[in-house]
Order: sequence, then C-alpha cells, then structure tokens
Amino acid sequence: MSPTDGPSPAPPATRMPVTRRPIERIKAMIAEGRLRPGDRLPTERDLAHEFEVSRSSMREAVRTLTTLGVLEVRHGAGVYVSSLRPADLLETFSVLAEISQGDTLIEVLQVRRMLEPAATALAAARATDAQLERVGAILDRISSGGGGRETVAADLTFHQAIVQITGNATLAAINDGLSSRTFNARVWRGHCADGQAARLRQDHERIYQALLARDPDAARAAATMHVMEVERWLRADLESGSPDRAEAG
Amino acid sequence: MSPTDGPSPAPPATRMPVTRRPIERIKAMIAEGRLRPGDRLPTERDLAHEFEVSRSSMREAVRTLTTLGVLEVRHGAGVYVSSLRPADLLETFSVLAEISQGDTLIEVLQVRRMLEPAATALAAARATDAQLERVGAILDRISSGGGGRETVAADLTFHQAIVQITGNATLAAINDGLSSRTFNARVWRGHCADGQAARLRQDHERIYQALLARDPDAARAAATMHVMEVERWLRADLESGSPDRAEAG
DNA sequence: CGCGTCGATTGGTCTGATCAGTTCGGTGCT
DNA sequence: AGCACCGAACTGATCAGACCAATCGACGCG
Repeated sequence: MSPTDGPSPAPPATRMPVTRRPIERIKAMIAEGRLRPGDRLPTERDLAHEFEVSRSSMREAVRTLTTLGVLEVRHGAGVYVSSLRPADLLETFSVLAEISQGDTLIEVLQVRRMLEPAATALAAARATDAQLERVGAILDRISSGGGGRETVAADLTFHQAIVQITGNATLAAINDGLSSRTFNARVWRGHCADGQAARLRQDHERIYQALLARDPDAARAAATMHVMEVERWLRADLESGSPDRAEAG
Repeated sequence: MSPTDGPSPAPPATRMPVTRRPIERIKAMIAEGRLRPGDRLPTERDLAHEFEVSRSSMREAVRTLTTLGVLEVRHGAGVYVSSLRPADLLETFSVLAEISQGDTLIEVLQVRRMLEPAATALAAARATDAQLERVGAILDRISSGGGGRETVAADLTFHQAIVQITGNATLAAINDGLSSRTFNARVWRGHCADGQAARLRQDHERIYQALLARDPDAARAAATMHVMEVERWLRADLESGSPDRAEAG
C-alpha cells in the first residue's frame, strides 16, 4: 500500500511484472505460516482488489501457484492452500521424465541409481510384515501381467511401494517424478523384444528377498543392479534406435 | 453450444477444462519432437485461434507451461520453447525447500544424504584440475566471509560446484532445488550462534581434500558426515526453537 | 425429519480494448 | 556508402466487464 510497505525498505527491485506481486506475497504468507494447509483464500475477485490487480492477472497468479502445487482451486467452491505435502509440491517433477530425451534420460537413471539403492536399503530396515506382503502381491501382478500395460503399471507400483516404506514422502515424490509411465513402457518393450523380461523379473525377486530378509546391504545391492540393468538397456536403445520416439497410450 | 455438442461423442475423456487442451497438445508436440528447444511458437492470438480457445485461456495455458519450465516468454518478442534442460524443467523444485517446514525439511536432508555423498564421490573421480581450483577458491570465500550472507551464498556455491563436476545436469538441478538460500541461512545462523562454524569449515575442508586426492570413498564419507551434521543441527533446532520461522533476505 | 429445488456464491471462459517492450526498416546526417 | 536515430508494426501484459458452469446452502415440500 504505502511506500513504507515493505520489511525491505529498499525496493530497488527491477519493476516486476504485475502478476508476480500476488504470487510472491501469497508464497510469503504461506512460508511465514500466516496461511496454513487447507485454509481458504478470499475469492479471486477479492484477491484481485486486495492486491490491486485486475482479475485476469490475479487468475494468472493463482494458476501459477496452482501449477506449483501451492494452491488448489475448486470450481464454484473457492481457492484453498494445498496440503503442502511434498507430493503436491513435486507434482511438476513428472514433466522432466515426460519430455526429456536422450542424454537427460541417462542422467535421470543415474540419479535413480543414487536414490533407489539407498531407499531400498532403508526400506529393508524398516518394513513391517504388512508392507512386505503388499510388495509381494504387486510382484505377483508383474509376473502375471505378460508384458502388457498392466505389467508396466505394476512395475511402477512395485518400486513406489518400496520407496513408500521408507516413510519419506519427499523421497517418494522425487522418485515418482523420475519414473514416468511412458519411460518405463519403453524399457519394458525393449526388454520384451530382447526376451530379457526374465532378467527384470529376477531383479525384482532379488530385491523382494532382500526386503524379506530385512537385509539393507543386500537390498542396496539388488536395487543397484536393477537400475544399472535398466540403464544398460537404455544406453543401447539410445545408440541403436531412434532417440526421440515416445510410446503412445 | 449446439445440442449436438454431446455428452461424449467419441473420446471417453472426461470433459477437461478448456485451458487444458492447449497445454496437453503443446506438451505432446514437444515430447514428439515436433517442437524443439528454441523454436518460436505463433503469437498468443494465433495460438488461441488454432486451439479454438479465447486468448485469456491461451494465456493461462502458456503461463502454466512457462511455470513448468517448458516455454519461455519474451515480452514483445514472442513465445519460445525453452532449452528443455533439466535446470529449466526443475526450477519449480525450489518451492519445496522454500516453504517446507518441520518434518519435510528433515526429509529433504535425508534425500540430500543420499545424493550428495554419491555425487561427491563421482566428482572426486572425474574432477579436472581447473574444476578443483575453482572449488578451492570458493572455499576461501566461505572462510573469509565471516558468517554474513556472503558466506551463505559461498556455501551454496561450494556444493553446487561439486555437484556440477559430476557432469549430470539433472542431478545438479535436483540438488539445487533441495538447497534453498533461506534454509542454509538458518543453518549458518544456528551454527554461528552455537559457535560451531569451525565444524562446518572442517567438513568443507575434508570434502575438498578428498576431491584433491581424487578419492571417491573419502569424498563420500566426508559428504555424508557433512549432511548428517546439518541434519543433526536441524533436528535440535526444530525441537527446541520455533519450527516455523523463516529468515528474511 | 429427509430431500429436492432454486438462488447466491465462486471459479471458468469469452470478448475487446489499451498499455508496454521488441524488432526492423526507413530517414537523414556524416 | 555507412551509421545513428526514430518511429511504425508486431507481440506480449494488463485491464475491464460480461456471461457460463459448478458448488453450496437455505428454503420449502412431502
């Protein structure tokens, strides 16, 4: 409002776009705890008036914060602060695996090679019987799938379930983002074509056995082997085949 | 509009919001390689006409894709496909460290505990003399800073430079996202208050020595120790102090 | 008391105008 | 000819106001 508005007295800021002001203000209010998860914000019209911008600009600000996973809009009901859980804030992550090609996919796998072994080891140390049972059930679903999209989905679920056991939601969200559906679909198709589906199945079995034994070292090793196997295949695929193709549906 | 508009003509898709169509179409075009990094898109007005939406909706779509790091807008010049490098696509990541509180901060550090040791080990194996020299220079800047915001910035740069040596841009982008300025500022304030700045300095020195020796194992161990030290302090801070406070600029 | 209807609230979309940077070609001076 | 300057055309940024669509709650009927 007044020129003495800010805690930062010097507003030397290069005149920022109008739309950005509401974004920063709202983000700050959340960071400071003045807005808490689930809180309802004023209507877009009121917000626009409060921040002295048009409704269009306010809408763009809200949309930005929605994309970032900070806000949540319900048509006809209002704008709310999201749960602010990592899964919300990291949803945007998936675009990386969604549109990345070539080298970046290799990089993604290298990161997974750092995360999944550590996560699997942690899971081995913490897993409850019920959690292990669930993982086992998913494993069955992979085998019985026969290579279709169900198998791909089950494969994803398998790894997600393991990471979830660690109890670290941030880790789980990051790992989810690094594993996209289309990405895994390519790997499975490649393996099936090469007749190496058995190899993947063996990897999964080893990981599962390590979890059952609650052996972190074995779990780490098994997970490392698995990711490396996928990475090895992807490298071969990128060299030989078309690096830009993506699978539909 | 017309009565034949239809409950669902053929596409089973649950009628998606109008704004979403351009988003998905453009994302698909990029994933398929029909739009490449740096390509210029038609004007917002033309795009709106092409996708049969109003310009407002088209703008919201563009803004969403901009927030995701897929597009880039230059006022007066046009809309362009971003470089699609991981650093672009993962920029949104920082909001996590920016507004997370309490438990999530611990989770973030746990993830860093998985990534930084592996990254530092990799860096030790790959670093060139020039890269090591740069890291050494940054280290000097931390020591000479005296605990001010310059020191904090140098601390961040130190870790970023190391991760950058791995050559994995995706890893670097993720790690950047997990290390926020305000977060590190809190840690430094805490350590200075406790008179333990020397401890951090020692950690950094150890990491640097391991890199110089090109010893991956030592680098991994040193990095692990460092992150654990930070985690230890954070845990104490969260228990004793106010868990929601954030430092300004 | 239960439930459906209808109206007020609120986000979603559209239209068209105007403001603000960018780009590029023309103009005129040297 | 070469170069600096300037302005018109282009393009995104912002605004204003209207109307559509989903939601929620109060009112009234059975």
